[in-house]
Amino acid sequence: MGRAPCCDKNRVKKGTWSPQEDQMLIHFIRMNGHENWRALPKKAGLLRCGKSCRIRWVNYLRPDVKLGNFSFEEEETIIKLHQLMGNRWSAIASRLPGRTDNEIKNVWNIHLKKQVSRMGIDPVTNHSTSPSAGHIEKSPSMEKGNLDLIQAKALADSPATISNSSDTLYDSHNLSSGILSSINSIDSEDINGGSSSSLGWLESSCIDSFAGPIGYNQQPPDIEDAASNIENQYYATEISTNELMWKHSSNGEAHYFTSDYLEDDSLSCMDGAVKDPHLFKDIELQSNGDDCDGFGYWLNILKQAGSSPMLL
DNA sequence: AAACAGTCCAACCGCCTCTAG
DNA sequence: GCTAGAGGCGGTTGGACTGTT
Repeated sequence: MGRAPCCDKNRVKKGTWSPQEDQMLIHFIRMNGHENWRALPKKAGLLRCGKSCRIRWVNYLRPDVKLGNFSFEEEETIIKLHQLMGNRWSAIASRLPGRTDNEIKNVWNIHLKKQVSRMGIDPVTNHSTSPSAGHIEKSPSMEKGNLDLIQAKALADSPATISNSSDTLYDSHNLSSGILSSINSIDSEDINGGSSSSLGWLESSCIDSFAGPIGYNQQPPDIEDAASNIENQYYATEISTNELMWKHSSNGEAHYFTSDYLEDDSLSCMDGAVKDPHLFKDIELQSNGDDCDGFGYWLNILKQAGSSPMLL
């Protein structure tokens, strides 16, 4: 026996919502909220499935939803975030205030996918489809913002042989250009010797990193984890543009930070302080030592990119 | 004007995750 | 630990709209 259907499909109305239905839904939610979507249609006098009510409200009727054409900046953001996140529309939508996952998905499928294809990038894999991959040539017609994507693509195109983290949220090809752009040099002593300035540099770089995607193209060397010898430090174990893992060097306590937190521009997380618990959650980390490799990866990758460190 | 093709987008469907019991 | 119900997510589709022949 399968799951009971969410509603009697023979007795619910389908298709486009009428203005009257919209008004009924808006009025009911204003008066009563929407704690239980499944029960809502009956209470509101709507011959609709609860799911349908929810979609209608979330995508079009709620007051903070932003309707109308997307700005250039919004489209640029979607392209960049899609490069990082793939088809995680709700995650992308959370970075675009007022925009819904459905709307972003439509814009991507109708406009942006083609735009990205024209740039020689496979919109599905985010890999370059042009034979000149790895060479960045700015064409006269290149739109603002597209260069970043192509640069990122060129770097990310080489096969990554890095070991996979079991639960890394984003493709590990991707790394923030914000990190890269903030780091022009880091000497090998810092990497191998594990000075605290390296940690500070990496930490602060990550905090400033919500700028866009970039990749790496070389297997990381076997670098002894610099952070492991430092007491009471947090060190990065996985980095993507807007999601970081930090692990405490002595007690192994792991934390996960989202871009929301990073955009806060605060360095207070360096000592493990959490300003806003809503923007942070613990995750499980494998304590098999792989994390240390992760730290080495990023140091090496960032050094390869030839950016300048931002030392604390 | 009619037929057809292509585009756009709101809404649906089925699956997944989370949570309470 | 298991199960069922609920919300949430992403893929897909139906139909309205627009452009072309």
